[in-house]
Amino acid sequence: PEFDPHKVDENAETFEPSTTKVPQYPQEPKKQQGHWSLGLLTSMNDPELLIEKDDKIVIIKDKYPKAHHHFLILPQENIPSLKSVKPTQISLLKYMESKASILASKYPNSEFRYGYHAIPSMARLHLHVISQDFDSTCLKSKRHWNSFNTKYFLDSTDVIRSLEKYGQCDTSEASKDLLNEQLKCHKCSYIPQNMPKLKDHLKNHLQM
DNA sequence: GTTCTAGAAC
DNA sequence: GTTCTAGAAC
Repeated sequence: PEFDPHKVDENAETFEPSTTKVPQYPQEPKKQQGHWSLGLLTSMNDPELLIEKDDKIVIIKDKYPKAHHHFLILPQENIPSLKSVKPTQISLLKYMESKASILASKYPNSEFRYGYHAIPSMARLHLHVISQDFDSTCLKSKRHWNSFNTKYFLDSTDVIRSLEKYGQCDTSEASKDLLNEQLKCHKCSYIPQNMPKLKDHLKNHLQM
């Protein structure tokens, strides 16, 4: 067995009472990290998460995947969010969408959606590419579910259409209230009482 | 975004 | 008593 510096040697004689706490050894140095909302900028440079990159975009695995396949496509250019997208950047969004389509095609047995959260938590525009099984231990809360299964989730194609037609992205219907909507299965009429019941139910829709 | 947990819900 | 969720995190 490996040597564990935190484990008390029960065979060793000690003058300390048995209730003495295990001494705290110096913690390993934590990687320097800013505010949590800047986490994607760190993830973009994490080789563990990297799928693909070129001069325009980076594709990474979501650190907490909410389905079997869950990727993020981010522009190299610092576009903070959908609100700040300029008409001149529509071609970049189209490129991101084309990359999403190619990526999804690598998993022919999975259905995918690609889109943006109306009110993202993390800095830097990011396109979610996510398979529709939603079979993941990282999917835990109503907020998680509703962020991908209400109008909070804006399909890339709709975002681009809006940008081309109105010169900006229509997020008027989006609000944080969407995250508190009643749970509903995305594939049938089942209304689960809570998240554990929804997660159990989702297994019925998995292709066996 | 996640983690943690108090107290609501069962 | 156990399960589940909502809200703080300095």
